[in-house]
Formats: sequence, C-alpha cells, structure tokens
Amino acid sequence: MNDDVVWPDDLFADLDRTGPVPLYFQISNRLEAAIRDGRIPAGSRLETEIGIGQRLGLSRPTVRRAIQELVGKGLLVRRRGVGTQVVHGQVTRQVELTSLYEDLQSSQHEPGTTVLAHEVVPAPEKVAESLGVDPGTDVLFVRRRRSSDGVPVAIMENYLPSAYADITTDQLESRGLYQILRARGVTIRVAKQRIGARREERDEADLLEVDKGSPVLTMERVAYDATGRAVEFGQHCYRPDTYTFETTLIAK
Amino acid sequence: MNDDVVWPDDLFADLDRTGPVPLYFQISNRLEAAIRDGRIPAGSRLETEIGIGQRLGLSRPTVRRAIQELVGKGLLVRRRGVGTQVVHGQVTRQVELTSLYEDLQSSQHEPGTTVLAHEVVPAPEKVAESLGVDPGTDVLFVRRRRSSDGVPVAIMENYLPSAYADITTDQLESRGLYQILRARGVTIRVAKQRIGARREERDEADLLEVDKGSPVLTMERVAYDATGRAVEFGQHCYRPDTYTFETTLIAK
DNA sequence: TAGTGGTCTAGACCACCTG
DNA sequence: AGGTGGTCTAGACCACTAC
Repeated sequence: MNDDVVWPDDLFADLDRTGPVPLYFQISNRLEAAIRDGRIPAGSRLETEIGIGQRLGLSRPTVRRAIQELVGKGLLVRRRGVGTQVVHGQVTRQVELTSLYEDLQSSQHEPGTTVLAHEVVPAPEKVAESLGVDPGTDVLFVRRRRSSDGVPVAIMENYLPSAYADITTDQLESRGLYQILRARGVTIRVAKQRIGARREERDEADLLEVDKGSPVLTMERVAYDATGRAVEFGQHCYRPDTYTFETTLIAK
Repeated sequence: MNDDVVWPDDLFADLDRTGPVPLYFQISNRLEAAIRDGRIPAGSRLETEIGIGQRLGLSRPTVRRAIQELVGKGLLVRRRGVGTQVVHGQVTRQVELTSLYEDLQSSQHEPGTTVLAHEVVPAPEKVAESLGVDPGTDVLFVRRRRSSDGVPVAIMENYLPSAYADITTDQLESRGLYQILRARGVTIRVAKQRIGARREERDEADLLEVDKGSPVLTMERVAYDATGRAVEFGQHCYRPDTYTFETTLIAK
C-alpha cells in the first residue's frame, strides 16, 4: 500500500553534506517549510523513515531526528504501527523566548522607547530574592515606556545585577534589553513569568494614556542565563487593548 | 582531571532492562529526581556521556538521550568541549497543558464547579471559525463558575462540536473538561491561547464577587487533538487576586 | 502476517574548548 | 594535545497496528 505523499522532487535537492549545517536540520527545515506553505497538505501521510532515508541516502536515525523535530513543534503526529501524518488544519508557531521589543519588531510595527528612570538603587527585598542577591545590594533599575506606532503599549520596570550598570540610556532607547544583553555575550535561556491583571496605579494611567482606574495586564519575569544565574527581574504592565500574550502549548 | 560529581552509588541501581520502561527514561527520571532534591548539587559537572555509558553498560546514544531530555527541561546545560553542568540555583518546572481544574487540584485546594448554562446552540461566527465548522452549526455551549475553597476564581465559557453534546451536567460538576474528554479517548495535544485583561462585564462582577468595573484576567483558548482537529474553544475570565498564569519558557 | 515507529547498540569523524 | 559534546552510520530487536 502506498498512498503516501510524493513531495516535490526538488524538496531535498542540494543537501549540503559538507557545510556546518546538520543534515537533520536541513531536512526538518525544508519539511517544515513545505508543510507550512501547503506543498505537503494537512492530514497527508509521510513516507516511512526508512524509505526517506533510502531515497536521500541517509541513515534512519538522521531522518528520524529530523521528523522528531517537527513532532516537537506540533506539525507531525506519529503512531506506532501506522505512520507519520501531517496535523490537520492547524499549523501553529512555537512559543519563543523574546522580549517585547522583538515582538513588536517582528509584527512590523515601529517600536519606540522612552527611558523614564535609569539609576543604581539598593535592591528591594522582592528584587533581591528574585536575583539571588542580598537585600540592599546595588542593582541597576530601569523604567521604560514602550510604544508602537506612537501608541503606548507598556511600562516596563527592570532590575539587573550591578555588573550591568554601564548600560547606557542610548542603548536602552534604541534596542531591546535582551538584544543589549546578547551583545554582551549573555544569552537568556530560561524565564519564569507570571501574568495577571490589576487596576492601573500611580502614574500609569497618564503614561499609558488610559482612564484612571482602568485595568492593566501585568507580567513579572525572572530571566536566567545558560548556567541558571538570574540576569533580570522585570515588573511590566501593559495596556490591554494594545497587547495580549499569545502562547502555543504542546503536550509532552 | 576528574572533579566530576560521584553520585550516590544506588542512583542507577535496579535498572529494568526487560520491562516496558525505556532505559533512557529510567535514567533521566532518576537524574531529574537527584537534581531536584539536591543529591546532585546545582552547578556541579556531570560525568561524560561515554563515562556514564561505561559504568552502566549502556551505549552512548542511550545515555545521550537521557541527558538531552533534561537539557530540554532546562535542568542541564551542555557546552561542546566543556561538559555537562547542572543549572545554577533555579530549578524550574515544565509548562504543562492542563485545565484549570487540574491546576487547582494539584495545588491542594478544593475545586468547586457551578454549571450556569449547558445547552446546544448555533455557533457564533467567532466560535465557528475557531472550531472549523460553518457558522450556525449546532455546538455544545457550557458556562461554568469555578471556585477554590469557596472563593470564586473564574467564569468559563466553552464551545464544543455537537459530537460531545451528550456530556452531562453531572460530569461537568465533578470533573475537569479535559478529564471528561480524555475518558472519551480524546487527548488534547496542542492549545493556542491568548491572555489579556479587561473590565468586568454583564453579570461577571456578581458571579466573581468583585466590585462593578473591576479588572478581570481573560484567556481565550482553542484546543486541538492529536491529529490537529479543533476540540474546544473557550473564553474564560479570572478574578485576578485569586488566579495568575505562571509559565516557564525555555529557549531552543 | 507485513509494516510501522520505539528503542538500543557499537562504532566513527568532527568542531570546539581548555590546558 | 587531549577531551568534550554534536553529528552520523548501519545495523538490530521489539511492540503495536492494520489487513
């Protein structure tokens, strides 16, 4: 029985066997592209791991790893004894670890930043606990207002260890915090965040240009680098008509 | 050089080589437990893949897979040419795909449910689009109020394809929606959700026992089964002082 | 019974980091 | 220079599903 999809012949042409890009990655990338743009239709069945391997001259583990990659992204479903199938209909994007600035950039809006505060302060208790330092230790405090196409989106308060005290206001106004950190060789790998809601407080209504007593969406985040050291603690509040959190969850 | 951790001798005793539990899974499970309870301390370095394999009589790929499992969970960090290290300090739990009911159950509170509406209705346009059916098609509509230890937590409105119209009010009051679906052989695998905030509307203030005009946290969710077919569309609103969303993000 | 994916083995070569 | 993880190969056996 062979009602498998026969994908475009050139899908896997020009595999680069010598370059630095892993084969499984080249394959999963091309497969993903073909699924997303419909060249491999939703619901269709894929050829066998072994079959693919033979046609491409690859070992089964390599093909398997490429496929597994897409299973993890929720694009493929596998059942033992049955085969591999493209999910029906819904093709979802992955949850990614980005800053608001990058979110706005990628959504084709023009991000703007106003730095409202930028100073070294003694760490309040909650901040100290989150960053894993002693209360009262000097930390960098930054308060910014973010806008998109001129409309206020968020007020962001961040605390960083004093090792980052030399970050400049210029940098903060032209780039996202995570971009600045990455340029310093710090990669954020894990973030714990808590999303909630409350009434606007203090000067937030003015800054977000909403009525007094309006609801705001809140997010608290602690971000860690590759070795698990806390790099940033943030308390942000968003104007709910200009920003929502979208996530895609995939069960293990 | 060997400043590697020597973990408790019995950590990998009693590996079951014949049973149905994969070896890599047994290993990653025990490793995870040892890391979480501190038997393997934060920041310490692990033995080499090959070294572990030799001591346990396992091949490198098997050991590698077990380790990779924990890297994906954010508990281990690997660097080529260096080694594998337990993450410093912060040990995080995984994001999971659960319903509110299960969230409350696992947090040791007593969940309560009041079914406010339970009927078959023609699908509104937005619902039809989310579920992938024609507008006006019959769908099951359920509106519930959830509470925890007697305090209102959320109002949940769900729409399901009419195939699920035989779900009973009794079931809805005693179990979570996802538990009911699972008992029918439907496993939720992917969910897209959007989290936001707004003012309370209509009867929500009364039901949540908050002041008129109070902010509420909102969540919209479309859930899909293993083959990508939409199973459930939900619009929920939460009392922000009794519920927040907590997530852990791990960069690829 | 035939075919699928799930697991596992025992090697190999390479890029990268540390000394 | 030596050791690490990253990748890849070519097999093998098994559990499960469909026919």
